[in-house]
Amino acid sequence: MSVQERKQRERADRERLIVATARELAEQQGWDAVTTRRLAERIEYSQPVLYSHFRGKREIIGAVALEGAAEMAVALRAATSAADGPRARVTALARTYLDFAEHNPAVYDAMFRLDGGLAFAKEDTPEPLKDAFAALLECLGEVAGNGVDPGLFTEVFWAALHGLASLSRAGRLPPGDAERRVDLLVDRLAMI
Amino acid sequence: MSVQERKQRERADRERLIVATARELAEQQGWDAVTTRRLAERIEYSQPVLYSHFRGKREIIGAVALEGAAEMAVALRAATSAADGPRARVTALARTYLDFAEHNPAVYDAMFRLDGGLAFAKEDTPEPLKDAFAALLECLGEVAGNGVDPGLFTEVFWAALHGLASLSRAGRLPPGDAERRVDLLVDRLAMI
DNA sequence: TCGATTGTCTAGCGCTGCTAGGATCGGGCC
DNA sequence: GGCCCGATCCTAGCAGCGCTAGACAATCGA
Repeated sequence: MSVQERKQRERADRERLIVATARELAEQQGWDAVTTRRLAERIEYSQPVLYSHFRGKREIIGAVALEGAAEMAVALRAATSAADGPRARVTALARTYLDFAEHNPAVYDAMFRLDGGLAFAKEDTPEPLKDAFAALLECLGEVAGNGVDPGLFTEVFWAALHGLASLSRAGRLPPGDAERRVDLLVDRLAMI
Repeated sequence: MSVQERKQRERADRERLIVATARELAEQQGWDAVTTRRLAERIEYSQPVLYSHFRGKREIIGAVALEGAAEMAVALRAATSAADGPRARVTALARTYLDFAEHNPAVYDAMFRLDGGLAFAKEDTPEPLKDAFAALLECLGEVAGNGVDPGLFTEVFWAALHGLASLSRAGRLPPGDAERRVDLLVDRLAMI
């Protein structure tokens, strides 16, 4: 028994190594540089080993996305629980979200720009994704306003944040006014 | 002289053919299916011909993006000029933007998701992109509210629309409530 | 009519994601 | 203890990718 357990543990370790290495490489040089050959070389195994853990590159991206979603949920909850009052909470949430996107661009890409083969807004959506949305909902639900469905409001607010994050990162928005854009967004959207 | 003119005209025609074919193929089968080989085959020339018109695939994507930006600007202006009153104009603008993204997904990808090698928010930004932003600004400037920079407001509103467009298209938002999300966004962001 | 220029194609380079099939290693049984 | 068999891993290779060098043909000016 213990031999099998050790092997399973080693396999799980290696899987984590693959995901962590893919993420690291993507943050360092972008997802285009994450090829199966380079990834295999970095983990010091041959390419086919990757395919014994994941169906393909897409699933590796998906794994990084899931990891990122879990981290983002933690960060969002930490930020909101440290703030006093609805307004401060929403502002902290927005800034944390955008900070996360800015400081983990490859992970954010894996979550939202690339195809990681993950199901969204469905029953079989993976738990970390649902939980990240829940973290948004917990904070934003209380400022949705009367007669507005909290879920719908969260979707809209999230979309606005995602728009700011992705347009900023792609250089589609002037870089200087990020703070002012966040303030405007919070002022207008949240009913405080 | 007339021979040279004919050749230039034919060259320009072929360039348009390349862009139109790339766009068509992308809309039919997605940008992944737009390979230089397939594209060359469809225009009935060999691959190197593509490179006599464009530096590479990226520039072809950029050309499609520019074409799309011009069309979007036209559509936005048509929609806003047909609506009466600020509120109706903003709603029409938002719906037209999202409709464009939904009905021309490949073009929208070329504009905002893929790298077409275009400069944004800079001096050397191509004219069609500036003009599409101007079309947004013309409508949104009048509902920015007191003391709010129209440009900044337009950026935020645009980001929200882009967020809704890209999250919807990627299946990240439940498909049924699109109208309600637009209404909520317009209600809250625009000062009417 | 000849040389130069322009235009186009064939063929191929180095890379990609992915996989078939052989070698090797280690646990379980006699 | 020694052998066998299954699990594990690697080498080698496939088809396709973006892109380009160099050969070839067509056309223009003299």
